[in-house]
Amino acid sequence: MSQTREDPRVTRSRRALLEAALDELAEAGYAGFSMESVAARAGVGRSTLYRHWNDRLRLVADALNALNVQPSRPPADAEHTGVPARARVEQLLTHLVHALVDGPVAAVVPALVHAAEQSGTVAGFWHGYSAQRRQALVDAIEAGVRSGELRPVDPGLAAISLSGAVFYRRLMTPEPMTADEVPGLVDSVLGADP
Amino acid sequence: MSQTREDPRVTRSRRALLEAALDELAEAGYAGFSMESVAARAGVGRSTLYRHWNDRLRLVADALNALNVQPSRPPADAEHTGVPARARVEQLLTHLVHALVDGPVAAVVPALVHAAEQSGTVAGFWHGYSAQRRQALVDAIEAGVRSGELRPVDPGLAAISLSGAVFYRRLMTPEPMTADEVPGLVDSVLGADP
Amino acid sequence: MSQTREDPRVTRSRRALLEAALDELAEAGYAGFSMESVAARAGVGRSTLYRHWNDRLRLVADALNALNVQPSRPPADAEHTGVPARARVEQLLTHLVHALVDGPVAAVVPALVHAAEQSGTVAGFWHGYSAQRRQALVDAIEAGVRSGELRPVDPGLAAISLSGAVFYRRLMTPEPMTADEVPGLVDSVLGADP
Amino acid sequence: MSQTREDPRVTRSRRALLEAALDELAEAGYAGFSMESVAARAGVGRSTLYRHWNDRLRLVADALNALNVQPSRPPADAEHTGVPARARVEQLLTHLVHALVDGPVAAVVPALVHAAEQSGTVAGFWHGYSAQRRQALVDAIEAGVRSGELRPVDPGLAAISLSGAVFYRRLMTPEPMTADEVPGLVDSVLGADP
DNA sequence: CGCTAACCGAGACGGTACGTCCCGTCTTTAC
DNA sequence: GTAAAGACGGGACGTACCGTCTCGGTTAGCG
Repeated sequence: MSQTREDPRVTRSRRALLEAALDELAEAGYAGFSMESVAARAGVGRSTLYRHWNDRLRLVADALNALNVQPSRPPADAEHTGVPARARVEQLLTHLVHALVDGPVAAVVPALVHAAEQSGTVAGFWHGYSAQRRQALVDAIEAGVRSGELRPVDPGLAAISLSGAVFYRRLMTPEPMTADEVPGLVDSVLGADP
Repeated sequence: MSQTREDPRVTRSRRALLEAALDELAEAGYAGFSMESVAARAGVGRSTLYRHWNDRLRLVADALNALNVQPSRPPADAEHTGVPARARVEQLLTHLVHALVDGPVAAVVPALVHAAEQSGTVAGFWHGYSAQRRQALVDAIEAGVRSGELRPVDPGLAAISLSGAVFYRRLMTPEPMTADEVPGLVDSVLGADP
Repeated sequence: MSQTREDPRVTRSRRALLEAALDELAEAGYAGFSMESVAARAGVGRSTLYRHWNDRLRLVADALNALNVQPSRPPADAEHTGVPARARVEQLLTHLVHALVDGPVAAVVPALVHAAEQSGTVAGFWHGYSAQRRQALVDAIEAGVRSGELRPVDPGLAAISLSGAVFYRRLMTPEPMTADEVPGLVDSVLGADP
Repeated sequence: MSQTREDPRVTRSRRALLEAALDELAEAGYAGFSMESVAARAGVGRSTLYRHWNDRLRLVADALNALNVQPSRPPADAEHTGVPARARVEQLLTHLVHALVDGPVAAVVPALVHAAEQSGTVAGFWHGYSAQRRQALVDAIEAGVRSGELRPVDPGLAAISLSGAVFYRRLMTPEPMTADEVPGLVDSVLGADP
């Protein structure tokens, strides 16, 4: 079971570079993303950067995957505790609203949409990331429909409409959605609060 | 009142360059978009390109505005003719589905989403373009609600949910929506066909 | 007869770069010769340098050819004027001695010997340069032999022995030959002054 | 006075590296000589190489000195045995001709000429190497002159003229001298065979 | 219907970033 | 405990575009 431990210098450089890459991505976008300045940001030699990632795309992809570790971990058995489905849906959408405005991915979303079109790896990350969030929503809606709390909609379609609305506001309009608009949205798609 | 007519050479170059720019944008994306190859594509000297547009953003913006002329021109008084609201909604969404897959903008959408974040001009175009399509949808839904054909939803929210769903599938999942999925989507958001 | 004139900027850059290249070659040698610092020396952008010469070897070769214009132009009809063959030989060798110590090529000779081994173009220049100087010597010796002033040696072999001795001292010993050693050398190979 | 014997592993690495260095020098020249590939050639870690030689010049110098062991071994008392001076001279020059074409130094000569200009250590080796060969020639000529077999030339100048001719052909012309040209050369400088 | 002003292509210019290779130093791990 | 592996910062390589510029040559349209 003696797995070869990683050289601590490598660990250090890797971390610094991934963080720098995310910062750069957020500030400069995908076009405009410069290896040169990632290295500078990380306080690391340019050659060190290239030693770990041969090109832009691979670095971006890895940086994003690093991001993927924490977000939206399933709150486990939240559903069959007494939390009502509707509240859960609103909570998830509110979380999404913030993720697209405040969160670490926020600034990077437009770049991601673009990058995903160019790189399979980025696409993999991005579609996975979205699918994960969507699944939580689908589960909540499904539970609500099953329990009779919500009207009988297709959970998949409903989840896409709801998420889609939030993304639409972020990417296709000047003003993203705010948290207080969420209840109205949910009403509109899942039926009004009784 | 004799306005100086434009030199035909200028007109010619302009046209060729705008078309070339769109082609390039579609093939290479926004990152990867190269002034050099736009000029080459148009069979025009690089200096001619720079004479008309000082930098890439301005060129891209103009190219897109050129695109904006034709699409989704309002079919005038379609609504108060007998066309049922629901059919109209489906028609508009189907059109959007195609625009995001086949149309001239299709290949450029992810690039646009990104570019809009960087350039006010591109953002202006993109938000306007989206607003225009959305408005048609809002109008149709509003008419349907007013005539009692559709259940009483907020037309703005419904339009965003529907459009959002189509965009979501295009940008955040591996498979874009297809035309035959549209009716189901409309059912889900506006209530099933009676 | 209307030859297209060269852009004056090109002429200017070219000149500056060739000069800088020779300086650099003299100071840093062939290994150690850096495109980067040639450009800097010439006060010219790195890209301008690469626009004219795609790589080191081509630049070096051209710089040397530029050098080739002036040296050892035949003093025309020197020989059949009364100048004695022996004096002429001494004069040519003295000139060579200086060329290998003071002249513009001096500092570059060892680099050249090496570079000629790597690049056909450089070899072409270098062998040509040497042949030219040698030929003058051959002519002088031949004249001397024909006129009976010198003992009947093979002019080609004698020329190589004489030139070779000078080069040998420059490249294979710590001390190059000096002008005052020339007469002794000539005595040794062509026979003593009567 | 018990001198610490050298670690056999060290001895092994040293040998391998010196050989590899010579190979590399021959193949890649002095410019183009890469520590990286010397280590690879020797099947040894790069750090091992740098433990023994801090930089390329020192390595090159040592490699050459290693070479210096075998050549031009003094034929001891050859001279006062009956071997005629002229034959001895031809033999030494023929040996030189081969050394500059076939021998282990052959490929390295132009690199050496250049390197000697840059590094005192290399210069030391190179001048020494040349001096050694030259001395043998001087001795032979001296003996011939003393015995009356050769006409009374300055042995030093004659040796330089003869060696110089051979080097000249190797470094300054496209075709090096061949063994069968040696007698003619000797005739030319030392006087024809009686 | 000839002249002049504009527009044209070609491409040089100084820059910046790319991704590659090697340098010489250094830390870490493994034998 | 020392040798091999290889990470590190640095710097040059040659390439590709950027946006600015200078250059002659062509072409319009006015006078």
